[in-house]
Amino acid sequence: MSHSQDMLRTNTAFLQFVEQLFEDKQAGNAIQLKSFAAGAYLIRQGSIISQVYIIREGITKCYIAEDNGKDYIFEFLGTGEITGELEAINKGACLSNITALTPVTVFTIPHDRFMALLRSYPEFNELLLKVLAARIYQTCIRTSYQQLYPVEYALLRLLSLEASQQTFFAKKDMAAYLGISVRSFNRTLKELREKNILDKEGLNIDLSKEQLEQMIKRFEDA
Amino acid sequence: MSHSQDMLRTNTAFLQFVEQLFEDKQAGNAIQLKSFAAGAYLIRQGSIISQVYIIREGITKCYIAEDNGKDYIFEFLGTGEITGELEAINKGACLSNITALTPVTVFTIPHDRFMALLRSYPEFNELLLKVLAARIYQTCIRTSYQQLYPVEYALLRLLSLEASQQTFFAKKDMAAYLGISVRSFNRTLKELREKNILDKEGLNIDLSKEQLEQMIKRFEDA
DNA sequence: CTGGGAGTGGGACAAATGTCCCGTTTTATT
DNA sequence: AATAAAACGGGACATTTGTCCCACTCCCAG
Repeated sequence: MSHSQDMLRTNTAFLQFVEQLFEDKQAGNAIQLKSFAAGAYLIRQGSIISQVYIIREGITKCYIAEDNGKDYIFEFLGTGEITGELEAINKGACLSNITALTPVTVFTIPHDRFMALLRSYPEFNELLLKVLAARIYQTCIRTSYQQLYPVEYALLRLLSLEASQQTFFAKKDMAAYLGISVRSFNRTLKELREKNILDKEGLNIDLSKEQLEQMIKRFEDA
Repeated sequence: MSHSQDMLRTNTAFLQFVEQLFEDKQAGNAIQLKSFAAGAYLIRQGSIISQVYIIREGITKCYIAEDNGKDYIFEFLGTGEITGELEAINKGACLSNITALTPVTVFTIPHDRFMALLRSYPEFNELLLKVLAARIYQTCIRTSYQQLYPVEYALLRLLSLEASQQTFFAKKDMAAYLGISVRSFNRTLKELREKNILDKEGLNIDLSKEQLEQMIKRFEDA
């Protein structure tokens, strides 16, 4: 099991399993499909929900909105990712907002049914354990990195992730993912351009110079 | 299930369950006790381990050491908390260092046995799910808070947590928990003293003025 | 008792980041 | 095509945080 860093998380194994359940007349009878337009809320922070959602199609962002008007994006969830599971397990109000960045289709499973499925399908239970473990793992790594390195590093890393996944987000969202202002994001980006990045060797970024150059260019052309 | 913010995490339900397993001749035969002196490593970041640890007694800190020499502390784990479980679930190298802040005693369970226990005891499995969910929950809240508010707020919150738990950590550790330098920690503390804190109403800190004053005093006396 | 090492407290300055603001560009809607 | 709304880019300045450094205390091993 690799722990590759992903900005956009996906999980094909999980999706497959849920697809199968959905097809199954018995097990799938409480599972439903639901669609959201780009920009719509799947979940509102602080609300009470009674289903979990598994993304079948599309991309969502998962973020906390603080009282001071700022947002912090934890992750971008794509195909096969589950959300609302914390609330199913711990019975609390929703931790974060989930909104659709693209048109999104999800499977919904009621909480009690979800918990029952975990009990009856050890394989499903194990998939969930892995999802949770992976999230903790990633969150820890990211948080540490963002707290202890200058923004410049986090930004480079972010660009490389974005490039390697060929997905592109709005600056506002990238800034919120880094926990900084858009202004800082722009400024740092500009500095990277000027410094010509290439000499930045010491970074443990798993992306070729070419790809990185391409990423920076994305912000350069007039 | 409450989501109270804890700096020092504990879990009596989990501990009880493991204690019972330990007593049980059958189930407990692979569970062992192990002790560590204050300052010792239970787990080294990047190493490979083959057991999970459940803390029976004592306090540990769980942190990532970055290449640039800085540490980021995720959590302080106390009685009943498990660690090494991510590695059991995902089979990877250790995410973080775990060191003993006080003398520590743990139960150790080999990975394969641990995974088997999860399968044979649904109750145990559920306890673990709750632990993981709670960690994600807490981590998200904390990260967001620390990224989006000035250090002053995070520090106040931290002091209140510390006071409410009656546990006291070294400044170095508190700074590492906040992801800032000791210098910044001191400076902010000083500013709080000067500002007399009390007028700081807008904070959602669940601690009385008296307690907070007491906390600040702790750093004041000469 | 004593010298070294760790922890503490803070001054001075440098670097990073945020806030406010405004002009431009892009995108969506009518 | 015309216009409004949102996103972009960056200047100027304020604030926050880090780095470097030094002096002081405390504690313990020799």
